[in-house]
Amino acid sequence: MKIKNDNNLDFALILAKHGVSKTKFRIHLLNLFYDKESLTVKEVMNKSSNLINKVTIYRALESFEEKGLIHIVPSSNNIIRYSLCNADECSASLHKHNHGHFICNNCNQTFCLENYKSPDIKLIEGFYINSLKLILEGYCKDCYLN
Amino acid sequence: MKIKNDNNLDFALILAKHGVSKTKFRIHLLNLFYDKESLTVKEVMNKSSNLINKVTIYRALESFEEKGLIHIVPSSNNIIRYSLCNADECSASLHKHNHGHFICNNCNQTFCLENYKSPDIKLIEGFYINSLKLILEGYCKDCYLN
DNA sequence: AAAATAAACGCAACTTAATTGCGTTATTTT
DNA sequence: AAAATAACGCAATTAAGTTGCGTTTATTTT
Repeated sequence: MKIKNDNNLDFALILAKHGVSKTKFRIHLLNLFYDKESLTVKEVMNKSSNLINKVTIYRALESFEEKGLIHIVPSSNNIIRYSLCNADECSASLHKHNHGHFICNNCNQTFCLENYKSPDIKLIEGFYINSLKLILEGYCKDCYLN
Repeated sequence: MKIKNDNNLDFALILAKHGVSKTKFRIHLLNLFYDKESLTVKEVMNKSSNLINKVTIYRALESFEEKGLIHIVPSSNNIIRYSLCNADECSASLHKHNHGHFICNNCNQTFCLENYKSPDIKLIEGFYINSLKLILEGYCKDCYLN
């Protein structure tokens, strides 16, 4: 479960720690990620002032990712979805997400399964490994019940 | 490893069983899936006559998916990638993929990693699990060296 | 604190994957 | 073999994501 925090000062601090400029929008954006498991550009758009440009959203997400704040999570509907990084797992230089991801085939939300790790495969002869993913698909509680 | 079958009659039969019209292109398309772990529209295009329209490819894939022949597999580059379903008609060697899959980000070939199994997760509270995949991405030997 | 530097922003135009409508052709059903 | 149904090709469109550039805002330096 995510930690909810209404105090903007804390978010500004997190941004500063990661070397991300603390603009009004980027504080707001980080706030959104603390409220929701994963977000797409469209979902961010719907939760932001309609004065904010979509390019700004794309660039902010790109910056957050480069600075190790968020990471791309697998999705099945070919729309890029981001999720908060685990503070001790990730750094600007290296994203390390060895936890599983659950994709709901109905609402398309992606959930990080922190307790389910993918096997720790370091090296396979003949392959240069960039990423390793444990992906589960099905229905989340809300979609399964309804 | 996929079983290669040059006899069109068998593919026509599989199509018929799934209620898919057996046109020349659709037989060819099914053929492609028996040769390759996963395919994108672009890859299908490159392996088909250039007389075939891209809309035909999109619609054939859509139809195959609706009829339970293929399914969308997660990809990292937000381009839809399909893979054969675990159908009853097919041999045991072809399916039951509890082993990992390696996707080369350069040549897009996929490799079965028979020796690397995905963890045996049966149940997670709050989720109804349909499928579980262990996906590795990076570069295969040929693409890494060149 | 002001000036200099760097990063973020908005706009418009662009690229590319994927979709839709419609008339035509091929396949399936009877 | 005719009627019904599904696939096909073409052209136009939608939508996600990207790029260039001039302007504004934030950060760093003096």
